[in-house]
Amino acid sequence: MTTTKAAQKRAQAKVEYNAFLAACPSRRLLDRISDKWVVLILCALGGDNGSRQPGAAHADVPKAMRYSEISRLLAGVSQKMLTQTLRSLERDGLLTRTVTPTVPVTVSYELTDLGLSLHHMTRGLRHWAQSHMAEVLAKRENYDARTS
Amino acid sequence: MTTTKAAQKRAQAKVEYNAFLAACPSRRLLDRISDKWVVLILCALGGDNGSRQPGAAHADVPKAMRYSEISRLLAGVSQKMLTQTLRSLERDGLLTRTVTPTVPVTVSYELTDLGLSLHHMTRGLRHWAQSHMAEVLAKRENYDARTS
DNA sequence: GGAAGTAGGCACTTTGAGGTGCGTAACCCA
DNA sequence: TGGGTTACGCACCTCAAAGTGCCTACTTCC
Repeated sequence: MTTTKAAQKRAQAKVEYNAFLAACPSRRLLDRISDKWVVLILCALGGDNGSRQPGAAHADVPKAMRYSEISRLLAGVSQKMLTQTLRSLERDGLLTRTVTPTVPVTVSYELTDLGLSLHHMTRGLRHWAQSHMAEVLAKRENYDARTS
Repeated sequence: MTTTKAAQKRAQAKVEYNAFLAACPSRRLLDRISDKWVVLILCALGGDNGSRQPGAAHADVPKAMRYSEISRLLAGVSQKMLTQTLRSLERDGLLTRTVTPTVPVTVSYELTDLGLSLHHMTRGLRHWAQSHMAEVLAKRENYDARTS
């Protein structure tokens, strides 16, 4: 036996690295926004809705929305996931939830400054996607065709 | 029955929206980089390695790396996931894989221009994380404390 | 009087991302 | 002679994220 088995050393490096990852802010942000609906909700509340008029410059005015409004805009989301995602975003201080006790209670959600800043950051991401994603997909098909 | 049941309309809107999502470039990009290891590999090959010397300005020189180098740098990754992730990145034209038939074959990976551009984009993401993630985590704990 | 809306809660189930472990085939070194 | 390295392939397993379906009270509209 040498001083330490090489396999043991690797195992130790592994747990250390994993601990590092768990605390890394970038990693936590990625875990946050990689959620299927988070970015979509951010876009909805931030004003980047799905209207894809090419000529229209995005006014991009953030607005408060009600639960059912978001639900209709993001037609694919289940009620459960919408509630869950909104709660987690509120928990992280990215949006505010205000209940107004009308006859049937209405709840409206609005981005905080923090949420707005995150929304602005995701714009760079969307820009990259719109300008480069087509190339990526083309290369992917090319690759699949070559490897027959 | 009215002309169309409202429930049916909602169901249709749902499948349409889901189809839209499947084709949306931003969504596909997010699916791509939300992979646990993609961004880490990008950082490794892009030169943003884990060395966290605060004073040292990141030289950020992209370099080719061998399979085992990456494996050691990202100590937590399993061999399977590393291979799988590298292959998918090659497939998308984000990096190149070159085999040199030495005695035991050595394989080296290098970012393409496309991959490099994606890596640069992720930098904005990391910047946001480093400047705002602490605030998010603080609000989260605050929220958890309030709801006792 | 039945359908629709409002804002969810609760329980069950499925899916797949990711991990684990084993094997290769050739070489090197103590 | 036995462990280490190189770059994976393959099969199995697990667990949590996400989806589905059903429920609430109360109200308003046609």
